[in-house]
Amino acid sequence: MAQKVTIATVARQAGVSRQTVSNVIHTPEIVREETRERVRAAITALGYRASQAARQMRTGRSQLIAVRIEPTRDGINGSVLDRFLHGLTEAAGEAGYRVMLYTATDAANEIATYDDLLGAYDLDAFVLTGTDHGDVRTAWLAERKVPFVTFGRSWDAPERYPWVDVDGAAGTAAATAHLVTQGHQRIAFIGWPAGSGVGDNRRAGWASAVSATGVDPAELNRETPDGITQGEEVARQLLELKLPPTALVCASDSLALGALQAVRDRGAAVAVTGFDDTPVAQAIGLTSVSQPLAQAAASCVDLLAAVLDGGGVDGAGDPGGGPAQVLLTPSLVVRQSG
Amino acid sequence: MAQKVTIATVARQAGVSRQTVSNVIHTPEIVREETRERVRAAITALGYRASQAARQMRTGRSQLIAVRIEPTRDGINGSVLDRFLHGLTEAAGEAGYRVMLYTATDAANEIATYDDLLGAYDLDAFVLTGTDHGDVRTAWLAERKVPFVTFGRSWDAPERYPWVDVDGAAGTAAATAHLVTQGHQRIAFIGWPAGSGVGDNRRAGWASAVSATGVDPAELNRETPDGITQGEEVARQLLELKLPPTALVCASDSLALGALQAVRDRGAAVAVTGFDDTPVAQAIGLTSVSQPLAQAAASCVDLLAAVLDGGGVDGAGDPGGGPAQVLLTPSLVVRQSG
DNA sequence: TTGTAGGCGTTATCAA
DNA sequence: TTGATAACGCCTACAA
Repeated sequence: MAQKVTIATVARQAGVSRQTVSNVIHTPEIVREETRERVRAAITALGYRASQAARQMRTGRSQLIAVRIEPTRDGINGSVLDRFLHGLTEAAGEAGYRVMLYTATDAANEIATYDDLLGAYDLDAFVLTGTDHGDVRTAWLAERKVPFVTFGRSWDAPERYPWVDVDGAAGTAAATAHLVTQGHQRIAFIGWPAGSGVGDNRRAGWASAVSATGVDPAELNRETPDGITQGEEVARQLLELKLPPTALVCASDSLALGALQAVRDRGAAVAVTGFDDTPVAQAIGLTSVSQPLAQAAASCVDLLAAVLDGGGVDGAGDPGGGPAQVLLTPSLVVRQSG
Repeated sequence: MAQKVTIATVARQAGVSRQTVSNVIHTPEIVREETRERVRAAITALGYRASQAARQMRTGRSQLIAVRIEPTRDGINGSVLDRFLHGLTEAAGEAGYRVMLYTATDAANEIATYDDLLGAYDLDAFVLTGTDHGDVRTAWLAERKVPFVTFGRSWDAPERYPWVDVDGAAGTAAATAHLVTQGHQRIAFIGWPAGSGVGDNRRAGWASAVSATGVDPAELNRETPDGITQGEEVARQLLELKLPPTALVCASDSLALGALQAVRDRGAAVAVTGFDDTPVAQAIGLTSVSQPLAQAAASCVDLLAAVLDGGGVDGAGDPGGGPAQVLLTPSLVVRQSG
């Protein structure tokens, strides 16, 4: 391994002091052009890179963002986190940050990890995914003024902290509207049990779109836990009605995959739409609502950067006057199934 | 935010010098018990955690491991990386390391990122996934003596560097043997085109298990790129043979999912097995070969830790006398499909 | 067994 | 416009 190149090496090579090198890096405009160029040449020639550890000691900033990686739950939808993570890493990199991973078994454990991460690595911020009602994690972080963003809006206190989310209602509404355009009039919804913010939101989009056609949605509304077999079962029941629906809007690709199975088994010409546009949907030709995950990740980084680089290190500060919440609109990807 | 707790704070609180605190942390046995306890009490009372940045400046070790997160390819199999990442984060945490993510568009770009990561963050090691023949990344890292492990064996130079892999041949052989036990005699294989180490390996397991029954496998061997539709297409062709197979061993769950579709469409009683035991397989009842991903991740960390904590910082050193390569055996998860 | 001194690479402050 | 000095928090000699 070649000897470590420090700012002193560069200074010697360029025939200036260390401070001048530092100035060239941080405030180039105060350095005479000729000197500046000489220093820059030395930097590239030596392949110099500032030591993040040393810099952190001085500035107290680690340029590190932490995000939790969950044990894979439903694998179909699990790919969503995967894609989000990729987008986050990319966006963070462009903003000069790196992403660090952590795991946690429960909320208490996760908070202990925050403490650890903050104490040892001096993390700049956290990105939380999937917050629920009365989340203790956000409370803990907010209390200590640790900057954070959540991917998934805050359902209890909409304006309390910065979040990025995808407008699920707009997604299911778009799917429903598309089906209406196709001539469908009896459009059912297969979603999760009432009570989850995300699930209720997706259901609401369908309900409003159906209501807009003058039909009462209540009759064709169904609830079930997520899963392929669950979707198949519920779809089967719907198809056995005396007046069965001609289209099924589902809250997830898992449910839709099951529903599609039921439809095919029955040989019925019933349209099906899913949610998340997972690779499975792409592969089997399932019409699905696509979340702009890369964009969501980029927005998370933007929000964080605004707080970190702008309005001080207290998560409470207004991020540079811009909105602290971002709601993105998903798009409908139409395929054979609908 | 409470004032930062440093080693000096603890020393003052416990009424000792900073050095004594450091000794309690690193070499407790040389400190008198009474003093040790007093210092420990102070540490917990104050919630002290050593600053990783400061420690790194002294020791030159960052306790950071980097791993690349890829843009989601096939989402079904994409969940494999997801689970591996989770296992890696967990195992690394237990060994006192943290996982940092990075992205890269191509090999050149990835190497530039190594340079960056190494220069700025002083990473301790890299975990590479999916190396191919004549990988330039491993060459670059090895040349600079940067410790690394690959998940996926080195197909050209088996003994050149530490790797962890899963015995794919054993997996397909187990699946095939299971089918033989069930009375199947015409067992086909649907795998990827010859040339990829992983694909050839999985094919070999099936071939040897079939050969063991005295049957020539060549006739029922099929090649296709990965994908659900590809699997369906190939399976359809196989089922149209005058003497069709009664069982299909597939190189991936994607292929198997497609094959299952073909089997069902035809109403044939043909068994199907997949590979990776993805959540999709679990959901639709597909028999599949399960890779011990958490264990693989743990092995990667073990190998790395042996090099890092043991035999010096040059990746070439023998990791504490233990084997530098780990080959894990997958298990067969039997479900309705086979 | 405990304490003191110095330096890791940066950057902020101040002086030249 | 540039340079000297100090300090961030830790660890490793070495001295007491």
